[in-house]
Amino acid sequence: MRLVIATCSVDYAGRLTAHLPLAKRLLLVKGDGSLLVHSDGGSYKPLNWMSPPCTLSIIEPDEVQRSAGVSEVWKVTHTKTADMLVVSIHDIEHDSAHDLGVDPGLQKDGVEAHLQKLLAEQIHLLGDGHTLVRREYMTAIGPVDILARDASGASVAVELKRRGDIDGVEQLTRYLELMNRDPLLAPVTGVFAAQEIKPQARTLAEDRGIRCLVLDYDAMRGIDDGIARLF
Amino acid sequence: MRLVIATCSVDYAGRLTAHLPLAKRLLLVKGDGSLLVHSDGGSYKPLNWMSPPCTLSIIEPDEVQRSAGVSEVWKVTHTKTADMLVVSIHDIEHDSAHDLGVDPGLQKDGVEAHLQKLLAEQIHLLGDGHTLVRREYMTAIGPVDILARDASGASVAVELKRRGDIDGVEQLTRYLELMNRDPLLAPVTGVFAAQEIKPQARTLAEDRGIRCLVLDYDAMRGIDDGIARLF
DNA sequence: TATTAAATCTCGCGG
DNA sequence: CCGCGAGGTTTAATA
Repeated sequence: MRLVIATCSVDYAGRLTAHLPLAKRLLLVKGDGSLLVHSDGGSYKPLNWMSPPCTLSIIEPDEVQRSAGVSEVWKVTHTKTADMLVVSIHDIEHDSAHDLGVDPGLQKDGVEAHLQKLLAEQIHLLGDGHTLVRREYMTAIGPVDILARDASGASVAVELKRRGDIDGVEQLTRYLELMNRDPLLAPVTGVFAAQEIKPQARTLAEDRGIRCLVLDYDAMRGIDDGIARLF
Repeated sequence: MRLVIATCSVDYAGRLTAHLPLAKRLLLVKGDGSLLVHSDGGSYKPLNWMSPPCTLSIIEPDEVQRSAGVSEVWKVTHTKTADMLVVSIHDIEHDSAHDLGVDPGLQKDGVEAHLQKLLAEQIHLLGDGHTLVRREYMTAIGPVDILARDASGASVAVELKRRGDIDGVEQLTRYLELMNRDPLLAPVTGVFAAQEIKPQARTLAEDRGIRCLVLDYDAMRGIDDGIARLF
């Protein structure tokens, strides 16, 4: 990994064209030749970048560029798509290289998967007398998150989201339409369950006879893990 | 901006919990206190991070941590959400600080916006005799990308995508449903236009009487700008 | 290998 | 300020 702090301008051409005016920035060159251009603000997304696989070549500036103050030109081209990033470097303030080795990688504890597991265990949250049929119930157009039966034995299809949006309602609608054509399952009712349900999604869902259920993640998992575990 | 190359392990707890085992990594501290943890590979996304607004505090390790080789503990807490990132630092290989100033920011030439402008100018691509009514035609549930009229004067609603997927068809369907309730507009037909249309999206669209139109971006904009402009 | 859905999404625009 | 849509989305899972 190479770290360069330099005054530079940047041009990108590929799926869009973009330009960064002259300013001091961090240029981060990774071991695979990929490049990130970061400013001292914003979030984790670089101002501009080139993803691997790509190759970086350093070019001597031509006469016009040199007279404009350019000391080096970095050209990074994507191996497959011909996307290109050109960094015109004026002054270099810092330049260092470091050998990091291979990273063991991130271990993460998911969100929706965890919610699904918890709701399957606490299936009573759907209402009294509900029983679990199975998680990831397979249909021709994809898996329904949870299939259950209500107190009367009727099928209930549950679509789970962290944030309930319109497309989640559309997804559940397609499942319900399909499942209700199956005489062994019909009639199937729908439950749209999420930590947070957008008003428009709720309106659309209820308009289609789909019940909305807001889940309290913290209450479902208890307070014995998560942030608490760090202390 | 502060750049630190250090052997460290990282723990995050917030919207999920995650852990990074001990390894050498780049710690990038931005001026607003936000932190990025990068390895020497992957794409532009850090292994772990904390977005602003947040505060970083450096803590002395306790006895257990010290005996495990921890020399410093960085605790970064999000100001609003209580998300937390804890970096346990063992060895520091590099540490430097740089004043970058405020970045002038990225100037970009969009994709869908550009496509929309081009299609509005080349409205004949919809078919002979078509005329433009307007771009971003406002409805109660959002703007229709392009509203036009066909040779017979009937309304045509166009939904534009770079990649045509099922959700784009759903979006257009909602618009059509609404617009066809308006006697001043009805009957409104739909055109789903994209650089690339997924087979499932095409099937769904045609099943609903929506016409599909594949756009050749390069042909529409000509070959006189874009990458060519860089040389 | 292609497709699909999630993301600690991020980012920008409009109401 | 919030909601909505797009992204050079990226990324992971899965058929």
